[in-house]
Amino acid sequence: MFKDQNKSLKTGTCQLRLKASRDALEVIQGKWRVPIIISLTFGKKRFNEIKNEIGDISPKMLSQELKMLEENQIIQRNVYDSKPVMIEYELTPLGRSMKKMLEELLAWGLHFRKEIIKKQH
Amino acid sequence: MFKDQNKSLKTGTCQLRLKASRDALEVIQGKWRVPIIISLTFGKKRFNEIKNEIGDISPKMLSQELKMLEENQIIQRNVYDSKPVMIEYELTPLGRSMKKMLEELLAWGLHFRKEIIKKQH
DNA sequence: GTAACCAGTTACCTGAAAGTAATTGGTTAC
DNA sequence: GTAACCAATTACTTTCAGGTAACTGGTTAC
Repeated sequence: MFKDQNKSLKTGTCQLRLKASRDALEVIQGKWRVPIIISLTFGKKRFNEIKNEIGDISPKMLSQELKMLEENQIIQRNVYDSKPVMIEYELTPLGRSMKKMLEELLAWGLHFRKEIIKKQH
Repeated sequence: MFKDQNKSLKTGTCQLRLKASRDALEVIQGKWRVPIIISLTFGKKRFNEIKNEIGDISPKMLSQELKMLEENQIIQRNVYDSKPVMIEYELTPLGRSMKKMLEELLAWGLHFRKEIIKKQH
């Protein structure tokens, strides 16, 4: 990446890059998507389990974001025909494939915080 | 990362993770931040150079986002006292430290697109 | 002297994201 | 039979990101 120093953002390869980064951003952006995904990396979870873990998310937002993540095939909604009916959410292989990206995001976030705080003294 | 399967999001380490990922997201989210940063990974650029490379960004948005990135010490604004006065933007070391994260973002974005398209056939 | 380039700023507007609060329909424990 | 849990949904409101368009003050080329 970033090897073609002399090519502008308008070249084909670079447009592809921008598109790819926008695709990724679209999935992880917003206030709740990453927390939900991180929550599910710790295993299958039920609606209220996710809700309680994240803490300050409303059922409306959780429902909305779970739907979006399901549509994008990041998570899977499993309905078990027990009584009472139980619903579990889990990451799909595509969802699990986000691990490395999220690790880097997290690592840079930590680095960023450290640097910003350092420079404020 | 993600090794403490039995710990909830409310544990200290996990709260730290959520915080870090939110810090990182805050810097890269929005429509223009990543394009601007990617543009500057190709070298120092002037206001209108960035604008023309990205293409569809308005001067208002570019100005706003450059300011935000400067405040967060991702980029540096250099004023050269030539005539006419020249202004150049460049990545700081902190900005350059985003490279790996952006690479992963991009890589996953490509993977995502491939998977989604594959499953639609 | 006027047209164009540079690096922006200002005011106004719109649509999407997110929050709040109440409600739903089913189940189970007491 | 009523209180509580589960998995949401609905209606309403607020907030904010982003877009549009016009303008600014300085410089330079012709």
